[in-house]
Amino acid sequence: MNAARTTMPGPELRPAVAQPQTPHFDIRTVLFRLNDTALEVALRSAGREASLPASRPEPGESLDTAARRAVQATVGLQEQYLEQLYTLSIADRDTWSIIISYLGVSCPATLPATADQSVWHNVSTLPVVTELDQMVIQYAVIRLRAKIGYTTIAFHLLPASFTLRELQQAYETILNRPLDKRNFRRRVISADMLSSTGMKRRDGSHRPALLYQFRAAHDPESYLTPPWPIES
Amino acid sequence: MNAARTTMPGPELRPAVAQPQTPHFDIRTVLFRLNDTALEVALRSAGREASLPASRPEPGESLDTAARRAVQATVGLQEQYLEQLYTLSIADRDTWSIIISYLGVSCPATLPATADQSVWHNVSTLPVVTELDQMVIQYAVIRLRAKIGYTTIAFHLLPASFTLRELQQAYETILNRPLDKRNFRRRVISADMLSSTGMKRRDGSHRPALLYQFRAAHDPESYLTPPWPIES
DNA sequence: GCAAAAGTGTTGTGTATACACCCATGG
DNA sequence: CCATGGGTGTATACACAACACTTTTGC
Repeated sequence: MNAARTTMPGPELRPAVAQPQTPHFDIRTVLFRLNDTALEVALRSAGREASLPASRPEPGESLDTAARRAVQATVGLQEQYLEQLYTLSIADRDTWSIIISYLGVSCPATLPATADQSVWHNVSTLPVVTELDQMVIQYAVIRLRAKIGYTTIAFHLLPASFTLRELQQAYETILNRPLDKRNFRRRVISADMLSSTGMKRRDGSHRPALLYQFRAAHDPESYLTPPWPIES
Repeated sequence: MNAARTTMPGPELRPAVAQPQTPHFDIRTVLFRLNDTALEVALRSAGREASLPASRPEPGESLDTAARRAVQATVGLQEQYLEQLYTLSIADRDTWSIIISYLGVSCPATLPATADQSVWHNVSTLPVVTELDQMVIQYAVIRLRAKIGYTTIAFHLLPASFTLRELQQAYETILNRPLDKRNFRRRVISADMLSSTGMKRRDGSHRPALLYQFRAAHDPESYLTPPWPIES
């Protein structure tokens, strides 16, 4: 803040280009969607390697906004949920990059159906990406799995109204594990985040399912559950 | 990655200095210590406003290393635990900064006793700092409180060996709430993170306390506890 | 022997899990 | 009437919270 730069190059020296004094930086977003029972990530395919949607913030632009731009440029939509993940600095012989990574979540129902579908890749069968992108994606999956347990991220993967089975399938897909139907329903209902729309959906030769919607009101977002009671 | 810069200034135009095209990068660390029953933060006092220990990453330097430098320059020690918090972009008329914030934790016993003690400030009676530093500190406190519940951060605030009472006091200070002695002891012992040193400390006219040490082996660090069983 | 902190168990209550059957509909 | 998925309740285990007395030492 008040520290004068004491390590300036001598008067006639110009900074060496091969040793950059200022890093390249960019924002990369891991954008997820659910497609049937697959968890998919959006990747731009350019050349032989695919890459995460990336953007460089404009001067003064907020990081969140820049992350949103990256998403829009790749899949042409407003994502439903966005969260900063981690910032890391990567250097080799002659490049120096600072990467700010984001996790995003979107719902296929809100996507323009005309958009290119080839950007979406099942997380378990990803194309070749850089080692860095690979790390970021893995971290995003871990974070998504953890956060689905104590936040409402899952709702942003689903359309405005949905059946309890659809919600459960979303959880099962992300956790990659089956969940007990009765316990799951008890949990989400007693969590008081759903309201019934009263409507039903009939889609086959069986009993129609009630449609629910997410009660946005008290979205706890980054709520953490410490092992002590919340109030004294 | 493969995007050519398309918005360059015209041939004879030099970039305006007042509208920076590239941000300053600045790392700020919220470093905590426990002093008796107070939770303290390290701040540099320069002029009328105090400020968080900050540093600018050197070319190619990792962000963690730069954060450590900031700590060392302020309190002259290696902190015990360091964790990235959040990255944010701040712009006004003619500056553009990207701030990468860190949370650090240290133990007074490992501090050089000769070092300036005036950098330490009780978190509940902080001097005037910038609004940004204020935000970062508040966020760090929230994160520290949450993480103490499911990680081993607390051990890094204590010397190598300590009594159960000291450990409990550390928790109570950070959570700002009394905890039940028997429940606390049961919890930390069954968590299997302590080993008894067999030694006792006598420090008054009362029964001496057993000294414990932290079993570093399985430090779960960023372990999150989802409400589902860990293995299928 | 007394002051001061160390140490120790039990009980109730709530929450998570495991588990099996009836219901409504379409064909 | 049958196939298909929608919907419901209970018994058990575990984890957390509340709570009070005995032990060891210094003076």
